[in-house]
Amino acid sequence: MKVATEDYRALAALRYRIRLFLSEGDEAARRGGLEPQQYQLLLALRGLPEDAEATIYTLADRLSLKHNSTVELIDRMEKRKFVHRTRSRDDARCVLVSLLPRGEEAVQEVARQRITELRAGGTALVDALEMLLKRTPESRRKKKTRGVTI
Amino acid sequence: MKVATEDYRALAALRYRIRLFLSEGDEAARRGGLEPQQYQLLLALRGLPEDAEATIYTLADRLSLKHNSTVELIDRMEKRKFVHRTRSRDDARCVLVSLLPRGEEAVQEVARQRITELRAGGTALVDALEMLLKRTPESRRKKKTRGVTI
DNA sequence: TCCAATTATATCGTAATACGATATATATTG
DNA sequence: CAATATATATCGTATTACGATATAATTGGA
Repeated sequence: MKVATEDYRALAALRYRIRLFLSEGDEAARRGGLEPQQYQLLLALRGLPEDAEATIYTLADRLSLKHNSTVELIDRMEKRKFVHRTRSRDDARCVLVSLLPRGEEAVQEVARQRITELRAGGTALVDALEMLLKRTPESRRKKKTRGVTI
Repeated sequence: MKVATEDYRALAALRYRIRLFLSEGDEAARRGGLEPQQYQLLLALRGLPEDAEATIYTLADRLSLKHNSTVELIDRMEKRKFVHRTRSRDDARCVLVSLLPRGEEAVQEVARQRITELRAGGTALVDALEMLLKRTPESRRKKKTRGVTI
């Protein structure tokens, strides 16, 4: 079963939009002296839901990374004094990660800019997504005739 | 000017949603034997708008990468026989990148799965985005009182 | 027409990233 | 209590991404 060029274009366009959006944030992070993933870690720490503990397990989930990647990311950030680890009292297997003042400042700096920029890029992203999800009538017709996987 | 915890949470939630969405695609790519960015390159190639030429300059833009990163990505994919370069006749500075059959097959395999998965993740992403963009009435009130940057 | 400026791509160096594999310690389960 | 599961750390390897630098081709203005 072949994928129509149209679908490729829609997929590519969506990823382009997402990538544009994300790279704006990456640049904001870099301006604030952080690598993109480092900012994401700090943001995940700072923006954890109330009921969540900042274990490596949890952070790995929030960052959609394997635990070992998360460990190393935290290693580097601990080295730079942005975060620091403590062993949990409740469960000695668990490490809790917390923001240091330096990390708090850094994430704030970037987040502030990010909030400002968000309105600009966000709408285009929603549009691209909705377009892809809704599909054109043309695409819908194709679906029927070809038993497309969706 | 401080960023409210609520805003951090919204930003973090959005990135989480995006990251979930993207990591699904990453996994599909890996199942197809491609690294995530490699799949993105193939997709960008396959999904270029009609009026676009697959120069490194253009691909770098579509992937939101610096040109040198794009060059190296193409290097690796050319090595693996997924794509191949030809020097443009119109402008001898320009290299044109094209998909080889192997690349065509690979991108199709992943794109097919991706189209299937898209409906599942896409809606949640739109919701998270719209929530952040719209803001809650609570956030709007805060904006007025604090002269928030948005 | 000529040449400086600009553009497109390639290479190098470096740090970060991400995964699979493996290891150790702690908690849970039957 | 032993077996199993869970949480984190370390190692090896490939990929990625950027800044810096280099080379070649094209462009635009004098």
